[in-house]
Amino acid sequence: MPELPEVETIRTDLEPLLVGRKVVAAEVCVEEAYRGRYVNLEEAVGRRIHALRRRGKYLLADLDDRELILHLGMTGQVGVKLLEPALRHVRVRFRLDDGAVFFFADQRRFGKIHVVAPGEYAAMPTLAAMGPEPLSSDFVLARFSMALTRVNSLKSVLLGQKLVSGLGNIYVDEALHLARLHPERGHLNRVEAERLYVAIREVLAEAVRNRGTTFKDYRDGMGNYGRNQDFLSVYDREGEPCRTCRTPIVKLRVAQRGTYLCPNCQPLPR
DNA sequence: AATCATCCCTGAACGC
DNA sequence: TGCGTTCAGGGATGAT
Repeated sequence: MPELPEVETIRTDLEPLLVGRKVVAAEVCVEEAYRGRYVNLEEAVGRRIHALRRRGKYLLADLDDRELILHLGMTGQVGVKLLEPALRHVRVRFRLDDGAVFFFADQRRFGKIHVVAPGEYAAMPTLAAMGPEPLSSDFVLARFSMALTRVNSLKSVLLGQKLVSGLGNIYVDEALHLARLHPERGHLNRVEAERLYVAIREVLAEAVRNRGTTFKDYRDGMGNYGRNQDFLSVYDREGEPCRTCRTPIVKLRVAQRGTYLCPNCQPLPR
């Protein structure tokens, strides 16, 4: 499940392979019924890639007077290759002026690619309303802390992308554990909010250093595994001992998501 | 306006 | 062995 660290790893991998290239053809290799996920791709053709950016979990490419928006969904995988990628579910190919192909494979088809006028995000409300980048100076403690005094359920608001961008199910659970906060907590005081603020940055920065978490499907821009799965504290560790206190990790369902926590380190008061 | 459940998808794991 | 069921979850959507 590609979250901020995975998408950032892919971005840094692909940037040198894509920036400066011109798109010479766009091919959508999927049945007509799914074409709604791949919109206006022909508008990329004839345009040059000037930058590869990331916003939350979205990958954005500046193409002359257009913008390419790519979301990996759950199982999306991208890469740039001279030879045909040996993958089962290649949905889209962009052929480049150096003979390489920029491909998008996606087993479960939750991912999407749109080509739009720059900044035209009406078809993607989550991107349009995206909260601050947690590893940038736009992520301001005072604002974060103030918002969390009014919140009912931490997990759902952290997954929502509006208060802070880029967190998904894995890193929400990891950050909450590091901050010693139960996912169903709300109405944080300032000390608790600051713990969470610091924890979010720490967990994401470490995962970027480890090139992302390969739980199952994630691959970086070169097709390789990440390393961060070896360092997770709670995610997918049900029944295993907490690395802090040895209490067995518990799995719950919160905000319709599998949720892992340490009941000792992350108590739910009352 | 904000919150919540439902749906989209495929394949692995599981139960009988 | 094989078949049917359950589960994984980011984001759009419709309902409350």
